[in-house]
Amino acid sequence: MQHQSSPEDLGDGRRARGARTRQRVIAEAVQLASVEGLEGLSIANLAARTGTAKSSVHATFGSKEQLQLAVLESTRDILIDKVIRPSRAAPRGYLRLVTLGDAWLAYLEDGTFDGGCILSSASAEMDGRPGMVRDAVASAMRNWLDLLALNIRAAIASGSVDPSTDPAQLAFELNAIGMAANWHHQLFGGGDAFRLARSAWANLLERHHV
Amino acid sequence: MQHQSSPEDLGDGRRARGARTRQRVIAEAVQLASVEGLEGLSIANLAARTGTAKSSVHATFGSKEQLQLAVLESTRDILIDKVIRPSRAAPRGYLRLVTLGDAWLAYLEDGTFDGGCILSSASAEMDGRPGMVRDAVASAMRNWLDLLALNIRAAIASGSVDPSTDPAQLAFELNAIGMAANWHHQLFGGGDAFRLARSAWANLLERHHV
DNA sequence: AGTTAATTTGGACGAACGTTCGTATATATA
DNA sequence: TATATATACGAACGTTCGTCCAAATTAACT
Repeated sequence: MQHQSSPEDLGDGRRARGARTRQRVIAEAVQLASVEGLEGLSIANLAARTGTAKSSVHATFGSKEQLQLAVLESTRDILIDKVIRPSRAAPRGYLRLVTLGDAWLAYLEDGTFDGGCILSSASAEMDGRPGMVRDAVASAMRNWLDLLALNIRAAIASGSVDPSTDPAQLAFELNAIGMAANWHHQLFGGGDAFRLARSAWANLLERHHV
Repeated sequence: MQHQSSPEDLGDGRRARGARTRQRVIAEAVQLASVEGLEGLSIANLAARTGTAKSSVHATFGSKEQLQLAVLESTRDILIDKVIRPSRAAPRGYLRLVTLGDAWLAYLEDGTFDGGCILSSASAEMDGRPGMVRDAVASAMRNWLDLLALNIRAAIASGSVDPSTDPAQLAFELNAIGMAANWHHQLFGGGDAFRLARSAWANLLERHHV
């Protein structure tokens, strides 16, 4: 038993090949799910777009549910990379809340997803269907709200936000703005959505600023 | 040709029967779509629940798309009956905005729909699929935003809202609160969603009050 | 009663879906 | 070179879907 390397070991050409196609399929699946929804995402359609056999896609993930979970995980990674990570340039607290708004709305606007934020649409799509996918969506959204609330508390602690502010309340309102921006943009198009959302985000933070 | 009565004429027992079953099917379809989504709504499932033949459901509406449109129309009627109509008790302007918030959040909370507001979920579900259903959703949402903006303008005209307020901006923010409440409630459950939303609605209006 | 019209029904169609299976093709190990 | 393993493939399964059609049922009118 010399083979102690992990499954992601690129030294093994077979596993490397598998990981490569898996990434290729997921990348397409993310875009497809963004437009068609997590449930509308079909293994057959996905196979046709990636030029592989339907059974290959299925074998790669095991089941449609696990494919959906993989898409969600990838979405989460993208969100961390495009929103959370750049926000760390600003110090925790008020300034990071400002930066999070900038990064989030920029990410919603920049066409990362053809059909808008997957987490946002998945929330509405899966909220009535019990299962692991729904749990994953709820967990991701809970983390996001917690992150907002954490920075609000930090801002209160550092004296830049009114201490009478309820962190959960403000987090709810900030999140509502972003989700509405995504929804407004997808449904009506144009640039109004993000102009309105940026203004709302700034006004809301300013209202609690001291 | 004595039969000049309209198709909705209840005098004709045949048409009456048709209208009755149509209503019965739509009532079930609305609940089903609320949980499964407008696309997840299936004629087969709907027929099984109403105890009729699959072909009967199809014949009644003509196509799945027209069934979806019928569900949307029914949703719109319910929304008018439960939100718009009671709000007319208050005079147009600031007070009606307050009342609209009360009625809207009460309607989202009271279990009218098993799976939450259909318009809200349909917005997220259909925003990437061109067609009549998407257009109907966009139209209904546009009307709703316009209604909010109209009352904001009236409130400005009557001097109860700061004239520097942008009606479209405030309408966007008010709508975001309600949609977030519905989303939050469906995903996390509990009563937090509506407590947060009512507080947000009141705070937001008060901020523009003069 | 008999004719006409509206509604309901059962049966069948093709298409798409997720899934399973046996097999072929690469790659790594010995 | 031979053996083991990871990956990819094609074909088929059973199910569900929307749709269509001819026949049956129900009601209205002459």
